[in-house]
Amino acid sequence: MIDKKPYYITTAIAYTSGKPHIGNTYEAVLADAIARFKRQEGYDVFFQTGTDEHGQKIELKAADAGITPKEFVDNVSGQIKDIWDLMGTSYDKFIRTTDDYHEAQVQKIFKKLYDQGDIYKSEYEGMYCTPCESFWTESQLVDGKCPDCGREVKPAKEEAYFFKMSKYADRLIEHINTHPEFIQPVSRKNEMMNNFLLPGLQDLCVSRTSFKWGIPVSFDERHVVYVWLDALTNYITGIGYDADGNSTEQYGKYWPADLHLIGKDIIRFHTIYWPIFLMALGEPLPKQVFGHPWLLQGNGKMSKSKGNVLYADTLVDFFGVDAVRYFVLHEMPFENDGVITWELMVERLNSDLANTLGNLVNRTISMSNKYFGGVVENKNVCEDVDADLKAVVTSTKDKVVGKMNELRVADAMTEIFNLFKRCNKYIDETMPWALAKDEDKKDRLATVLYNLVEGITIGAILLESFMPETSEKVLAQLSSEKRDLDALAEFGGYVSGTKVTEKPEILFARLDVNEVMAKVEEMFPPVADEEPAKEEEPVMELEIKEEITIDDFAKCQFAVGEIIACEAVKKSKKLLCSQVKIGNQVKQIVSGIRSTYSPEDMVGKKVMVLVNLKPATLAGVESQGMILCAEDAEGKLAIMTPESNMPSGAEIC
RNA sequence: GGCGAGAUAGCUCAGCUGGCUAGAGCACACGGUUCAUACCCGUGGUGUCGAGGGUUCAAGUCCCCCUCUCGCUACCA
Repeated sequence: MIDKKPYYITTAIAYTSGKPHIGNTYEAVLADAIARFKRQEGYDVFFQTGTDEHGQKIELKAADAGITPKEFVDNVSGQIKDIWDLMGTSYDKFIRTTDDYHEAQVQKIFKKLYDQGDIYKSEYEGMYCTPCESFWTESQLVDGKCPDCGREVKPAKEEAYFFKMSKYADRLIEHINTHPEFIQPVSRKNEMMNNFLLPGLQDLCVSRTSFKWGIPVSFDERHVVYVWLDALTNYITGIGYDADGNSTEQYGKYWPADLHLIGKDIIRFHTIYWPIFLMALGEPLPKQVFGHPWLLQGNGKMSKSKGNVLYADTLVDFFGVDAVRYFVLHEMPFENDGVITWELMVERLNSDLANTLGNLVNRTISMSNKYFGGVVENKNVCEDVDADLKAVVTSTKDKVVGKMNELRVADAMTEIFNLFKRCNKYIDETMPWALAKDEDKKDRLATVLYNLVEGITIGAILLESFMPETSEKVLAQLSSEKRDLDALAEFGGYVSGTKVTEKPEILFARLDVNEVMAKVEEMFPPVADEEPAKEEEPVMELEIKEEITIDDFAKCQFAVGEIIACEAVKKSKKLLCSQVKIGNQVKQIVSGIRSTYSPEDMVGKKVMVLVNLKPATLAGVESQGMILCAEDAEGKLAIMTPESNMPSGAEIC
């Protein structure tokens, strides 16, 4: 036996803060399709996925639930694994960042990097966002809120360890420039270069003291390792990396990874921080990082508060596993976000799965039974029309391989369905029912049916990576034997004289759009049902600031102001510039509220203004005060207005 | 504001280094067929290829400019 070439593919590890929706599940299915295909191509594939389980957010959620963080993540990690299993993902390893070997290695890695001077101790001072576990500088804040999630941040100062990113930046730039395939799609490469690498990298904070639920720094127990050094290293610890140089044989075989499959939101961490960590460890870099786009829901983004979040298991109940795999793989383009709606799913199911594929299999088997008692024999009575059918069928394999090499999974599937469509056309061209009426054409009829069964067999084998259950069902109904991928460029592998099933099972039943929509309406009533309702009115955490005296407060002068004019600030996306009448003076105030309010909304409003704030220039426009707003967790704003009508200039105290 | 991507049939999108009458899928209409899950096959579009200029024998395809959308990023009192 020749040694098979190794192929190591990973997904991002899923954060165990809650049940994954269909958008998260997509990544696992996509990785699975690629992994299965590589196996079919003859690679020795190792497919790793798993869960990321540390952090303050989980510590807090567990506390809310009244259980330990470990109990919490055990539960959620289990849910995630169940969904991956439900979707038929063929992972070889499901790693958890709470696994002991992982924790041990992360500690060793941290120590090693510290000892060699890449990690140093310093102090972090800035604004901290608890849910995001991120520090921000004042200048990064959005309206004084976390720029990622829009929630409250609190000033914090803590001793922390930092990683010297800048030290490796030049090497990374060189690597990215000389390996154009490293970041996919390429448009992401430019974003990374222009926004981060070329302007200069900042050192990355790699430890925290503000919470406990993490991997302790071995030589400084007050610190836990910060998320990225913990999470990213799963790709090597999972296959047996050892920081002391005693890595396993498995590690030697599979590292560097061939493909890290990740969401486009974490490209930065995988194409900048991760390669630099690896450089520091003296390990080779992964060959490719693919930041796939998102799967969105048609009518607005999925959100728990809207109660319209699609979960894989819900969809599987409606359509079945393979249909759901088909939807997510087929509707996801390569570079732009894909859209998924119930109507679209029903359409795909009916049109592609039921009509084109299911019906083709069904009619072919049905004819074999009707005309030959189910026995499929190649009588070799060929006609000209056969040539094109055979050409299409035998060329599909290479087309699929080509698309898969470019990670164009949706296009690869389209090629397979083109094969099935060609088979349907062949039936019309040859008209078996007409041949059946003529006893002299018996052998021709047999040949036609043989060609069909052979064509479908090849298509079904190619389908295995994408829709494994369906592939197996079709082959079983046709009594076909599996073949190697290479054999699929040859026509005629089906064993002549084989008997197909007598009673073909319907592969995909057609669904009525209206009925489906009616059920969906029931499941997602306009107003959210019990669980989302509970989450709809969350209480926000308020960070208690230092106590002040009444004198401190008296320094701030608040008053009622009336917006008499308002316009958008041209040079900015978020700013509005308002003319605010306060008593007999008019102040120009710039506010970052365009996300919620349009200029027209603002005019005429009575608002609460901080009057005696030192003027500042924002996006080139002077602002002479501050309009006060409340903000929720999703960044929605509400302007503070007097409860009953008050004159402009009325002091608020 | 910086960088980048995009704007093509009712919908979702292909159209590489410029070249004959601009394509696919879905939807729709009509015709054919009946083996089959009312399915399959065929036929059908007057599409200002976002607007306007330019280069060229020739531009959806290159250049300039404008409008709009999106992504990353910065500012955001």
